[in-house]
Amino acid sequence: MGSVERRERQKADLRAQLLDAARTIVQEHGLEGLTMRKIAEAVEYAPGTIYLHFPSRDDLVRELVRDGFLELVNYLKPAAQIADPRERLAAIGYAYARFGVERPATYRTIFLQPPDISRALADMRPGCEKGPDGDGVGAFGILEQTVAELIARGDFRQLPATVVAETIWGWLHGLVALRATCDQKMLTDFDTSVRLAIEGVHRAFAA
Amino acid sequence: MGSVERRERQKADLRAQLLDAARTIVQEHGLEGLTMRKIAEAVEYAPGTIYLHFPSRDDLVRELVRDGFLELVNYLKPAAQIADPRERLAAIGYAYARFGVERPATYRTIFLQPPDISRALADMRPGCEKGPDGDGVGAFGILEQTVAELIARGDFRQLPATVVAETIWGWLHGLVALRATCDQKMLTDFDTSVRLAIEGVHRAFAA
DNA sequence: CCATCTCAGTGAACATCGTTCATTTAGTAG
DNA sequence: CTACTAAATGAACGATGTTCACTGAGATGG
Repeated sequence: MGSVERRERQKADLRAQLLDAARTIVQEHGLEGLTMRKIAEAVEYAPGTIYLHFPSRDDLVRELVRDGFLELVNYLKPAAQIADPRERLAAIGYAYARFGVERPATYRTIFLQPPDISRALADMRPGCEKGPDGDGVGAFGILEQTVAELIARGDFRQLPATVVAETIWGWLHGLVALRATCDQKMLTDFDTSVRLAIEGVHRAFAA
Repeated sequence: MGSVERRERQKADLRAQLLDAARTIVQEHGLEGLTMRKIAEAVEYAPGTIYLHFPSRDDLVRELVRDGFLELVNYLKPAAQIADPRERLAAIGYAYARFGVERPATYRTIFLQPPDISRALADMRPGCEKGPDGDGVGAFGILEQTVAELIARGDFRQLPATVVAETIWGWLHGLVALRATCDQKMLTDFDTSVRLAIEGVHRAFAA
């Protein structure tokens, strides 16, 4: 009978619905406003039902984090296809910043969580995924590879690509994180900060 | 009678005890592990008593944030007294990084909170305090003034000091924040990142 | 067609959280 | 000694995440 498959499909459907509802709530009320009961209410099920699909709230959040990273990669993809690594690096920077501004709740969910959640995240190293050719296809991989090309080409100083990439990431992360948490505390126009940072990266690491 | 004064003193004492207990709990279990009942238990009072001294948990946390900033300033103070602004800037950077590493829970409490808490913070603009001469005495003020001197001296390009200072802050913040949240995810030695960032700042903004 | 079995779904219950408030307690003033 | 004041209590309320004995609808086997 195909009935068992249908039931599996229905189960997967509900799981997807739960994640969708959760995403919406996070967008609107932030991760700390995400409640099992709110999710249940959104899909019109009892709260206990969620636990048939996720062992705990933390696991559900981890799922959100995982596809938050995919969303980030989608922001970076157009930039990643630029041929010239110099232009590409700048485009990646702007795209990353745009992601932070347009999806602050997602940004917080991914990158600004208490250590307990991030610790579990560290194990799966999201963002570092490599494609079949060893090319970076995760968010960090894209950046790292671009930096590696710039070093190989002689544009950047001879430093480990990973180190440089992580430093650049840190710089951008700082600007975006400050926006995501203390937006109105900031005195400088965001675009100006980002432009300065991207120019600064070239000046700082130029050979 | 001095009895009323004694009672006020006792009241202030308990308030201080409550904050002390809270600080300890935050250091050990993070801000999300801070519970009114835990604080009460630590000072051996009933939970309700705390509300005679603080209107809400959020207000108590805001108090913690306030003196978290003072702690940061204490880290920066030695660096702030260096005469040469170039050396001073580097020293400030290292001190800031050291603060983040040695007091990760405090760093999180101050800088990595959900927008609701940070929003209230924005109004009091901690870190931007000016002394009687208009000199920066808050954490950000110290940085901003140093940058202003470097610009005035011709070491740095002619850009608004506030903008440059905020950008530098952002860069360091990114590195420290990544450590504070995803320590074991990082591939690069922290000292290396910080050194690269501080060198990078000079290269990036040099005239 | 009925009995049985399976399993998604339920919702009451538990512990914990921040917070409130009627009540008790202790210490001062008259 | 009495009356008053203010600190302190602890039970209670409505949330939260999570569990679990139960229900009920649909598939299976005779």
